[in-house]
Amino acid sequence: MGRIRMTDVARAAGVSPATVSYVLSGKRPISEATRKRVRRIIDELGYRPNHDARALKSTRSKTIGVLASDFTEISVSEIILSIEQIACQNEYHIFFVSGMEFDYDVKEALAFLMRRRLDGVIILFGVTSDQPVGTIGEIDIPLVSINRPASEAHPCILPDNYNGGYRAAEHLLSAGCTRVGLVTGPKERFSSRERARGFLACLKDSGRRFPRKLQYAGDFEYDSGAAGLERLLEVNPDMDGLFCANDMMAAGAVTAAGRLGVVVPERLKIIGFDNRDFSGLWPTPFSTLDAPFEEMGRASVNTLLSMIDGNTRETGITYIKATLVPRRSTSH
Amino acid sequence: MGRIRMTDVARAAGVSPATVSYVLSGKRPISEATRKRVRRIIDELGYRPNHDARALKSTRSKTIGVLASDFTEISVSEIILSIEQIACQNEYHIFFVSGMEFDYDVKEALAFLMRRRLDGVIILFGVTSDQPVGTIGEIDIPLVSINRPASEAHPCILPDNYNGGYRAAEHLLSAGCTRVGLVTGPKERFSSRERARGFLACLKDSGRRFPRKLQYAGDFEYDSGAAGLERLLEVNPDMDGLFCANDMMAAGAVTAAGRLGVVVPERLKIIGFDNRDFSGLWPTPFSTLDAPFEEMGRASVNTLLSMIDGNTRETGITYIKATLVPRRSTSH
DNA sequence: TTGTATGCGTTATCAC
DNA sequence: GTGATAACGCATACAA
Repeated sequence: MGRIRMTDVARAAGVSPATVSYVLSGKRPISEATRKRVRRIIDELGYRPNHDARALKSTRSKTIGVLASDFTEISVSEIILSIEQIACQNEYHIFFVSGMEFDYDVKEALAFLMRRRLDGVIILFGVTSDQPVGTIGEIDIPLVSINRPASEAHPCILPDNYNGGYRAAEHLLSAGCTRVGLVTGPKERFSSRERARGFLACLKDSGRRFPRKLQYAGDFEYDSGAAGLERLLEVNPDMDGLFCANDMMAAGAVTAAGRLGVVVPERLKIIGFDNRDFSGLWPTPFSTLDAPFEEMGRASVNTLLSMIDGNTRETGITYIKATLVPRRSTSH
Repeated sequence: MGRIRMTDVARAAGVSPATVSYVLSGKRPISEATRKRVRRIIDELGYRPNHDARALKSTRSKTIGVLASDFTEISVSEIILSIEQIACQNEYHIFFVSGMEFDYDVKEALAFLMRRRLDGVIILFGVTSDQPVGTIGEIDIPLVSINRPASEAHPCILPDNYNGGYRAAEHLLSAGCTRVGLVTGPKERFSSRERARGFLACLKDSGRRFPRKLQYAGDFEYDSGAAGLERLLEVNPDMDGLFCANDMMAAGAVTAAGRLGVVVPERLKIIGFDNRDFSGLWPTPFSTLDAPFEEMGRASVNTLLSMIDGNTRETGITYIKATLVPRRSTSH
């Protein structure tokens, strides 16, 4: 651990520590000769500036903290990836903590993050766990949350599930469906409710009525998709379009349709939500909405950086739209 | 920012900074009275120790760096999760960097990590990208790599693909198959080669010959699984068992079998590798080997910690075995 | 263009 | 039991 310090470099180069510091930061003019010499010594000695000392001195660590609940969720890890990408382009680094580490006590986790001189924090809530936000405590550094509002005072990035649901309906209608059904996710989930709400709104806007018997209450799991399809078809034999509020259920529905001999898409068109990796590979590849993970990550970093650098006081919710991915399950 | 310092607490409590420090660390006896008072003031003022100053002083940051190539890969994020879990239990934290941040220049990334006073580093290579290791440069802190040996001098955790392939064959044979086929992954991939090697070794050990025409060269993608199945069945109409070197190909194979009217598992048993989330949901759920991500994470942290704390000089490769997950595709 | 001196917030080594 | 005080490695105001 006996590391080489700036003093060592200075001595070896026959200059003062300050000079070495300035060579590194470029914050004041240095003669070409000394710069070259110092640089050479730095390489020779393998000197690495000590980050802790720097941070201690400058109060700007150039790193942002990311607190993620469960990043086993594919969505979460994709968002993190995008966060890192953008952060990196702006010469920021990521200090990462999973909520698990703090038993999902957000306040505690943030307190921990505050000890590091982080320039800002992004809280990334999971979508599958409806973990409560809880109080976030007193936070005096820039903070942005994703997937769930952290507090009134902090900006939040959300996927536009409402719009996605709306577009799903639009897509089915424009594909010629006249009697469309809906398999919802769990009522407790915000995303689930929003998707359904958007879907129904579109039907209403296009002047259709939607009988209750065309709706089935699923739970986002595969089996409920299959069960939903069977039940809906039983009650509405002429149903010709179906929106499942996520891809897991859509997969179940497509498979169940096959079992019943209901040909997709000829007799029934099906669309899901999430664009999971298996959706395009399914025996009948099915249409879906691609959740805007990458853009959500980008948006979060951008607003965070503008809070840090621009010193602005951003706030409010930003919705990011999903992308429609049409596949065989809804083709004419 | 981290406004309140130890000095402030000390002044408010009418004691010296040193006392506050010792209250916090418990490294020397403090009278019950002062301890209580100091603690109260700390809470009242909301004091948080400054991590940078601590690290600067003590040379032990209690955090380990994790350098991951592409953690969009589900395997990678699962390993990270497990790493964090174990690290956390030992009161270590994670400083996380993705290789992308450094254009996958491992040396550069490590140099960056070295600037933080990290107590150790885990390099987590992706499985899908066959990114070269490159030189890792001079590393004077404990280092463990996962998925690929970083250098002779550093310990490495690998999944036991050979054993997995072996067990896949065993499983097919014990399920009664007599003419088993193999769809390999790309030759360039170490994991792919190992899986095939283990598979063939088992056949050999059990005294069977394996004609070349029962092997098809896939590429780990869905389509090659389907193509492989069709081709193999064409040449060997009596093939009754098939090992696909990953689940993606197994999915393709299962679907293709359905298309051809070859009933799985009655006429043909199929097994994959990876235990992807869709494997158990596939119209015909298929057997597979569950890659030992969690255990790999645990192993990496454990050996790293024993290097850090025990100051031991671990080395060599540790193979972690996969778990067999039997499903309908191979049932009797 | 370069050097000197001071302090960032802790911990640890002395003293008392 | 407790209090001064010197580092830790660096950045920068102030000198030269």
